[in-house]
Amino acid sequence: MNLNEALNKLKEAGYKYTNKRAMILEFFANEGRYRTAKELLSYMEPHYDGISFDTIYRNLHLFNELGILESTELDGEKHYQIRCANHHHHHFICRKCGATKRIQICPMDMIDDDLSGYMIEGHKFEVYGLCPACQAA
Amino acid sequence: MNLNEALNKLKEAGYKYTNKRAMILEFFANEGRYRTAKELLSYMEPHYDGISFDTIYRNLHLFNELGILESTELDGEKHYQIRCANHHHHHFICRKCGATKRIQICPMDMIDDDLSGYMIEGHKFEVYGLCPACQAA
DNA sequence: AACCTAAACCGTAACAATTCTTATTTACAT
DNA sequence: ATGTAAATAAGAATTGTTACGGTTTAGGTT
Repeated sequence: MNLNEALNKLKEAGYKYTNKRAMILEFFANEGRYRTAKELLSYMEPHYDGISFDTIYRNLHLFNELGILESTELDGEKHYQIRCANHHHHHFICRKCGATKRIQICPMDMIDDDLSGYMIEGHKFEVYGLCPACQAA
Repeated sequence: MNLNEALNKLKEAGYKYTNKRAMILEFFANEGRYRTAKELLSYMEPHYDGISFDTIYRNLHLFNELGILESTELDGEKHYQIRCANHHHHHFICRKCGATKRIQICPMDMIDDDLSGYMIEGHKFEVYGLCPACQAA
């Protein structure tokens, strides 16, 4: 998903356009990997002096709900990245830099256990480790 | 893993036997599903008035390191359960009560993506939803 | 059985991430 | 231009967790 697609999604859902929201989405569109609320705040602060935590967290939650961002937890802290637009898939995630690499298979296609009676609402499959760049460093 | 196996594992690793540790392990052995530090604390308090947070968290970490407990995160809070003794597998986890049901397949066996150059250190596969009992309720 | 020592524990403070509250400002439909 | 609901700022509060200095205890050693 690129910046324009994200902004359209926001507009279609009936939310207001603000410069801060645009900059948040621009941040994630440019980064293309998992980042924390704190990192986003550091990016915003020079441009919007005195920007509030509230603005950061409120919008991260909103974008997550709207499916613009996706989230995971690395090292006890929530990380966000822009959601890939196309079909369902999973990721290898670098624990150091948050970079991701797509994994095509989905284990839900392969479960042969009997889960009848269990209401399945979601699943998570993530592979963790170090990307090539972080190994070199 | 049952209570005795857990206590043996503790002893073999050279840690002291204490009544509090025994009660912590007894709690998880009886529960058999994911519980929070807070729930453990509530269980302990009537028996050990004034028990410290430190004791709870220190031992949860210890047991986790020793492989006696395993952990996951539900709704922003760490949950622990006694680790199943036998071979590697994954779980369906009830988001409401923490009950688990084993899933036999492991997606790592099925990845056909090229991850050469990526150092794989771990993975997580969990299915979330409601168990039969919590749907009925 | 008293003793020793490191481990375990208590009480409490600190901490970091996140959420909440109230007043103010802003986007944008009218 | 104006009105109104949404968005934001400022900062306090909450939550889950970790840290610290002093005290107690388990378990080995006389």
